[in-house]
Amino acid sequence: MNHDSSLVNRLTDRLIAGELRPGERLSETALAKEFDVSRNTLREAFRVLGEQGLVTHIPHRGVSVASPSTADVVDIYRVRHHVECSVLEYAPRNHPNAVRMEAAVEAAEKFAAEENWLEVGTANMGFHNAVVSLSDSRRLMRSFANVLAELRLAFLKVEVLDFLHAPFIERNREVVEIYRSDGPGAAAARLAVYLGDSERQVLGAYARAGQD
Amino acid sequence: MNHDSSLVNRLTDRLIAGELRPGERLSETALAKEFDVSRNTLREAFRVLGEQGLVTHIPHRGVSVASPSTADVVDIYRVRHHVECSVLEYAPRNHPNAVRMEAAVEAAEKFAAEENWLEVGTANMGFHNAVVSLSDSRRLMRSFANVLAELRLAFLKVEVLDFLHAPFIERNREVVEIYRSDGPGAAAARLAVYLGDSERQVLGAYARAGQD
DNA sequence: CTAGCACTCATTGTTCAACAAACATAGACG
DNA sequence: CGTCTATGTTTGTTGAACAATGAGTGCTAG
Repeated sequence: MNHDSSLVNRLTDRLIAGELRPGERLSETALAKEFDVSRNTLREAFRVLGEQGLVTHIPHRGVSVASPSTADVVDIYRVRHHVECSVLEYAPRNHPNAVRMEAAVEAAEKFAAEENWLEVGTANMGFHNAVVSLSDSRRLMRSFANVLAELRLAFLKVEVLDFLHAPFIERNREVVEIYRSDGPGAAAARLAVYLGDSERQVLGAYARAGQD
Repeated sequence: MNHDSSLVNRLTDRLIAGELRPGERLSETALAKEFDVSRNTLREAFRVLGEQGLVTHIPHRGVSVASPSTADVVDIYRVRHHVECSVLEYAPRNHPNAVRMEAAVEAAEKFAAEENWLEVGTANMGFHNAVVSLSDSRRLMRSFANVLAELRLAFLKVEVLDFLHAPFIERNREVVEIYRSDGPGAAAARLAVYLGDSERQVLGAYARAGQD
C-alpha cells in the first residue's frame, strides 16, 4: 500500500485545492484511468477518504466529493470548540509547538499580501492544526486534521475564500499573543469567541448562497 | 459496500470481543476464506480498520491486530481527557442523552453481578460514548468511539478485564449523579480525576505485564 | 560449529477481466 | 401528463494472474 498512500494524498490534494468540486460525482473508471491505477486500488483509496469524511459514499451510486450541509458545519464547529479550546486551555505555558502557530500566522500574512487566498486558507488550517498539536496527541491531531479538511470543502462549496479568511489572520495572531502574554486559559477563552464568530460567518455565507 | 460495512462490523466485533488477540497477524487468504469474501473485499475492510486504528498495516508484511504501546495508552488518555471532559463541562444541564449514561451504569452493574467482565467492559465503553453523545456531534462521537475501541485492545493485551473494570462502575455512577445534582461543571471535574486514576491503573498493568 | 549468503517459498501489492446487482435514463403506453 | 417497462451504465464483488518483497532454509566456507 505504499503506492496507495500516495494515491490518497494525491486525491486529498486535489480535493482541498478545489479541483474537484464539492458534490461532484467521482467515476471509478474515469479516475482510475486518470491516475493510471486499477479500479480496485482506487476503491481502496476511496474507502480511506470516505472514512475521513472527504468523500461521500452511497451504495450503488458511487462516491462524490463531500458537500457539507449547514448541519455538518454546525457539527464541525462543535468539534472545533471542544477540541481546540480544550487543548489550548490545558496546554503548558511555553509549548515548543507555539512557534508553529506563529509561523502559520506569518505565512498567512505573506499570502494575504499576495492576495493568494487559497494559500491563506491553507495557512489558516495550519494555524489551527498547530493549536491542536499543543496536545501532543497524534490521534487528536489526525482526527482534527480530517475535520478541518472537511471544513475547507464547506468553504469551497460556497466559494468564499477571500473575505472569509482575511479577518481571521489578525485574530489568529491575537490568540498567539495572548497565549504568550496571558497564558493558555485566556487564549482559549478568546479562541472560543472567535470560533463562534467564524461559525456565524460561514453559516451566513451558506444562507446567502442558498445552500442547505 | 453494503456487504462490506457488515464485514467491517463483523471484524470489529471479533476484535473487541478478544477473539483476535492484539498483535496477532491476520492472513488475508485465511480470513478471506473464513468470512467467505474475496481478498480484495477483505483488503478494503482492512483499510477502514486501519484508518480506525484497530489494525496495524506494515507494507509487504500484512496487517495485525493493533497492539497499543504505553505511548499509545498515554495518547488515548489525552484524547479522552480533552474530549470527554470538555463535552461534559459544556453539556446542557438536562441533556436527554443523560439517560444513556444511567442505562450504561445499570447494565454494567447487572453484568458485574454475573461476573461477565467482558460485557462489563462493553457497558463501560457505552457509558463513555454516552458522555460524548452529550456533545450532539456525530463526528466527535465517531472519532471517540474509535479511540475507545483501541483502548479496549489495550485492555485485552494485558488481559486485565476483571478487576480493572469493577471499580469504575461506581465511579461512573458518581459522575452521573454529580451531573444531575451539581451540574456539568462539577461532573467534568470529577471525571477528570477518574480518568487520571484510570490511566495510572492501565499503565501499571502494562508495567506488571512487562509490556512496552 | 557457526557466520554469512544465496535460494526457495509464502505472502502481499496490484492489475485485469468478468459477471451480478442496482440505479438512471429514455421511450412506449394508457 | 404521468406511469411503467426496457435498456444501458455504473457500481459491487469475485477469481485468477503476476510482480515485488520478506522470511525462513539450507548450503558453503572458514
